[in-house]
Amino acid sequence: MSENKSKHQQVIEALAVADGPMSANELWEHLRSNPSLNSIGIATVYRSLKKGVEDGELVPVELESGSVRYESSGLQHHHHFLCSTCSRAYDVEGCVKNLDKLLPQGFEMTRHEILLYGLCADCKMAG
Amino acid sequence: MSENKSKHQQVIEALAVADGPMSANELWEHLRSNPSLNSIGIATVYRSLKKGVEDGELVPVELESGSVRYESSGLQHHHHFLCSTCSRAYDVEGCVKNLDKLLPQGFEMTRHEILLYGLCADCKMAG
DNA sequence: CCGTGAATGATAATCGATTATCATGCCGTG
DNA sequence: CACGGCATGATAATCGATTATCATTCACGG
Repeated sequence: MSENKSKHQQVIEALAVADGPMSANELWEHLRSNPSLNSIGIATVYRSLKKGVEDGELVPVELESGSVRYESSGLQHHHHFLCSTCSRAYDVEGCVKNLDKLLPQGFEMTRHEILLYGLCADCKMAG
Repeated sequence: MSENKSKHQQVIEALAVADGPMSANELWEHLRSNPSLNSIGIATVYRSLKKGVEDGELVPVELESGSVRYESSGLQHHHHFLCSTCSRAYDVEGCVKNLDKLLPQGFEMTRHEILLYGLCADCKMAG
């Protein structure tokens, strides 16, 4: 029946409403714990992520060593916050000026990323 | 004889004069190609990096997925440039203001990293 | 000169992430 | 209903990075 979403769609949509980029494993655990769907295999998550990138719906984001996260493409310019306790990544809005001033002579910059580290609101409250 | 440096020292010193953080593999290739020392094993590089961090001489830097780079501790505040052609990381001096404004409500920031991407001077010249 | 311990290097082993494989279930069509 | 194709899941295989192992070398003190 068409009202049932494919697992692939569920991966894409989970990222569409996420508050930050997620890794394959994070997505897997998130989707498995969702009661509205039976279960999902890690292989399907990887397949959907790969396809999502090929289709231009998703963008890989590498914030640290060890894993690649993914976010919906077409988000407006933003940066990321990494919680040192729960390891989750959050989108943060906005940007800063004068980044060009950091660029060394002779270098050419095509893009940039700003990473904030610390405690997210949840972990800060959990104390 | 004491005028001969240990391999460990050579690893530490190579990082001390590097223009950016280096991975174990980058260091290995760099040191192997140096005519002033016979050769060095990758195991020694890893050992020296680990010891360097334990001793507080080195700091691990994670800029992207896949590998950890290391830099001398005690460098003044700086950020990094990643060349998309040669994949090398370069230190860039300076910082920017108003990073706090990016921080979401309820979050606590302990540090930050700014990453510039593009072509380094060498790769830009090489066309 | 011999024994001991640290440093080193080659390489096997491990580890986490990702991909490949293969069998199964399901759906629509003829 | 039988068939063909696609989505899925379990899991084996792979891959790169890192660590562990083990034998060798070398400097030094007895």
